[in-house]
Amino acid sequence: MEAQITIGQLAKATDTKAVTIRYYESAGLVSPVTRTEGGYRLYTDRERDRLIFIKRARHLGLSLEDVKSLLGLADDQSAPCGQVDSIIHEQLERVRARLKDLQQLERELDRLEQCCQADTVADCKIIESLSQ
Amino acid sequence: MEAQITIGQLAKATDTKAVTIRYYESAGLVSPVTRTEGGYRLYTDRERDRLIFIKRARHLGLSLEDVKSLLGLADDQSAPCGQVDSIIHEQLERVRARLKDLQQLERELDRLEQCCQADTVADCKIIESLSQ
DNA sequence: CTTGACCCTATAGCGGCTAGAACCTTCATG
DNA sequence: CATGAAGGTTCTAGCCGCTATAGGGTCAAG
Repeated sequence: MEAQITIGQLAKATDTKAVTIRYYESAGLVSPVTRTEGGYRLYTDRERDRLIFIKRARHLGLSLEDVKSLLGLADDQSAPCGQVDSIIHEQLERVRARLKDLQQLERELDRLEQCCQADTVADCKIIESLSQ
Repeated sequence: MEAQITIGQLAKATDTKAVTIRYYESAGLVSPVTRTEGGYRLYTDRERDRLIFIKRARHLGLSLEDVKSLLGLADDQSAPCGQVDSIIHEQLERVRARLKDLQQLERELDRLEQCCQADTVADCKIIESLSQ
């Protein structure tokens, strides 16, 4: 006989907000196994594990859509894992692209920050640089 | 006598979409100097410059709210430029924080990608790592 | 005068939540 | 058994910075 917990308990156990869990449900990621007569959602360890999985995957910056795919794949032990690889690989590429952008941005902001020694906007190199 | 242009011409001149320009107007960033009898927005060089300013500032990753502040400051030549500095500085800090996060993320994704040599999900280290 | 390119407003959607209103359920206590 | 607090329910709207769509009106050239 498996223990059943409410959404609040699941929230606490996984360090997720109850509203977020409901949101994930609406996105098709986790559903309660059943409900009380009064309509309270009830979950088991399986859902807790699923939520932890989601948290880890989200921590990697994956979209809910990707997380959903991963969950689907994880459920099917005999599935080929090429799709898993490609989800991770594409995310890595996105992260690298974003890193490049941000590094460029850092240089620009740093340069801008250095160049302003003025007191008023009239002489401000930053404003000047933006206005050109 | 200054030349007046329509939103489409302004859009082309600044490589911005007309819808976006209207959106900026709703956010209080740029307004047409006047309108035709039929209601068409009309702009001048001043608005074109303003839009270019916005584009540059947005390129630095600044929020529309920050851009709005910068525009306000740029309009007042006698204003002290400390506020300008701090907007840029805070953005730089945000970018650096994000960079740190993303670098960490890159390492994690890279490690994950390396570690999967399996054929099926059953042996997939990625799924395993997420499920733990 | 007609055509076709352009413009107008208003509304809804994206992602991933978060906040609030208005109400209902559960459970420990008196 | 009644009560009240804590926690649950659904629904709707908001955040950001656009983008897309519908259903119209305007403008300038031929």
